[in-house]
Amino acid sequence: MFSIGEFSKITGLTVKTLRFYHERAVLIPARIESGSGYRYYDQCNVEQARVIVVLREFGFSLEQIVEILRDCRDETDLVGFLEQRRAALKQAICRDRELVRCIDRIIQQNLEIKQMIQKKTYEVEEKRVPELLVAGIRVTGRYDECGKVFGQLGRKLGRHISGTPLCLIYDDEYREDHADFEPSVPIRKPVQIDGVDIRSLPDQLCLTLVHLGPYTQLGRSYEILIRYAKERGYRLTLPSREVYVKGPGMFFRGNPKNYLTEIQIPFERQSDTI
Amino acid sequence: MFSIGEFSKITGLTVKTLRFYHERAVLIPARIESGSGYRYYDQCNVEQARVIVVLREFGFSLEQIVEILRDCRDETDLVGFLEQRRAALKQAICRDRELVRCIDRIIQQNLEIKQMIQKKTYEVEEKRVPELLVAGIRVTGRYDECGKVFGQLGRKLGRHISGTPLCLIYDDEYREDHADFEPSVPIRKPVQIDGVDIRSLPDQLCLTLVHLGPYTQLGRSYEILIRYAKERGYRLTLPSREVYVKGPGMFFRGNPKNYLTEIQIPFERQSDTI
DNA sequence: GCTTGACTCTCCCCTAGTTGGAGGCCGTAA
DNA sequence: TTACGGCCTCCAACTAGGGGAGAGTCAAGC
Repeated sequence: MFSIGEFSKITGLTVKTLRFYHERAVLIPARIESGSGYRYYDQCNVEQARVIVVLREFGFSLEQIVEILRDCRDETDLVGFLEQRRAALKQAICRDRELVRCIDRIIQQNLEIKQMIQKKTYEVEEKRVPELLVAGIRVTGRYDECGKVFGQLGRKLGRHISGTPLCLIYDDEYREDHADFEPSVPIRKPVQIDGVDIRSLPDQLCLTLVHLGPYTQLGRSYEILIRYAKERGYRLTLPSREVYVKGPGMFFRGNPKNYLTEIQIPFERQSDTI
Repeated sequence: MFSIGEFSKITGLTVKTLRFYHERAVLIPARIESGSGYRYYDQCNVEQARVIVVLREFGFSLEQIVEILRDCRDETDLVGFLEQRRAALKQAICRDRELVRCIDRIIQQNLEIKQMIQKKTYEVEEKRVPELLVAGIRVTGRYDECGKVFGQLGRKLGRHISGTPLCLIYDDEYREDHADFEPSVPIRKPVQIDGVDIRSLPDQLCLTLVHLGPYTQLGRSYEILIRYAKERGYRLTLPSREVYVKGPGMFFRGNPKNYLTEIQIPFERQSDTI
């Protein structure tokens, strides 16, 4: 016979926990002194406690443990319970993995933003933009409908999204009302979803400029790019792209003054056409 | 402005939850009618609620969410919190996977038991027992010390264990007191742990018999095996093995009448030696 | 036999994130 | 006027215990 303190040391369960288990009829002491109310545990209780500890590690609730202790005399009786628990664990693993992937994507994006800020080259560059598989929805309307369309894309593609959202611009002039553009997101593998165009953007030579500030001031950066092309006699082609490196994100609207947008306009050099 | 009911439909949070979030200063309504105490929410609250829902999905506590909403204006500010969350999720995934593996082992064992019971061939068989990598502790003493030694093996090898425990018997006669035996467990890969012998049991031709009942009656089954060998002139060799297919398990002591033990004794046929 | 200190008892409150219910106020429609 | 829906506050419950108060009990030392 062990007092509750001794039994606590043997089983690794706290005294509080043992009293609680008694109250819930999970682990009932072998003897209860009628005068003092002291609890005394025996060898059989030690084994019960061992079982309870293991079952709790497996994540069973106390209610289920009571049931198991009542109904199971044998490991075979336990199989049903274990299978149920296994399914729940599998599901939890799945969900957690999905969350980790999601967190990774956000962290990765912010790493890219930091790198872009560190480079501090808010200047025109000529560079090859590699091939990119994207899913997009082409729209004719106002640019501020962009947000809604990205919302749709997010809901429809979910976990297929693999990078920073961008927008293809098909107009060769600025239009307020009937702009022709295609909000898009990079994806890993081609998928078939109705209402969404899947397309592989070709590897292209582009003029690029990282625009810092609100979208309403994108015009200035376009002006810089166009002037740069004109000076060198480059011919710009369509569609151009706006890559929303940093904008209103999944969590916060953020400060538009800190938005980062990389403009990419495909071009051909005079020398290419000679 | 939305009433609490409308806002509940918009955000997918229950009215109860919204009141609770107000109390905890997680999500404070834009206006509170001073007379009636009615809560009214605005567009800004809708965005806050969206953030809160996502953060809760990630598994942040309300306390942390308050902190995040207070300190973060921007997704970059969130990275620290997210990394912390990521680590916790990774750990949870690891633990859950370990549990699933453990459950699988138990289920697998019980499947084997069921198959063995279904076959119902509690008769002597001659069969090749395949090679097996085991970890064991050799002991001289009484058989009932077996349990303690298995306990040691369990603690020392833990997750390396890959199958049903067994015991190698080095005596050619029954001994009560100074028996020479080696409780062992199958393992996946060789590991170095002091006090434990790692050994690969060779592929061998054995006489086998599944014994149903308590260990105290194992003698009967040995008798059957030995008589069988004598009748055919087979020469039995050492060590023999007892595989504890079903015995006192991780959870329950079980009923000894239902214990299943497969006895395996290596042998040579006369014809082999001619 | 008495004191002392360690141990144990019950009872109540606390955690997080809700859910449920009771009882009451407010506004509108029939 | 009454009924109903929506809203309010306050209270209790769930898990699996933890913390502490105040009182009773046990065993050892003197």
